[in-house]
Amino acid sequence: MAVRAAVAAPRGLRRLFSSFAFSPLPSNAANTAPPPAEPSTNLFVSGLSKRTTTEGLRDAFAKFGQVVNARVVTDRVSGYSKGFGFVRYGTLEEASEGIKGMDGKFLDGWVIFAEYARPREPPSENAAGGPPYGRP
DNA sequence: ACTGAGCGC
Repeated sequence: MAVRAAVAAPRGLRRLFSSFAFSPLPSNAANTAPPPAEPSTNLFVSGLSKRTTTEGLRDAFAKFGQVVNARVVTDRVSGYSKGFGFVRYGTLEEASEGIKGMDGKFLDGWVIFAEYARPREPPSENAAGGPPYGRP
């Protein structure tokens, strides 16, 4: 249950463990991979249930702000949910409230984790709207 | 088959 969710917890729980003031590395450990991303209107939500859909995700986050766009990532071939998704608010304030309101909360029986999403992979000139069919 | 770390077509 909660133990299983704690195992599935990504970097979101690292700030919780920071209460122990553990210092396994010198003070230069903040140069390799910063846990949180830059504040943006895009939210990365992990720990979702397999049964959680885009509507459920939007409805859950709509309580803390107007959700402009929401999407549960599903596998392209199988069509099943991958267990995480993205939520985009209109403003940074709503995004902050969405994180503080939904991070560590329950959704469909699973503890979810909300944080700022990283910028997606840059678009390619080839991928102009579809798969590269007939590319030499 | 969907099993549980993670970043979207």
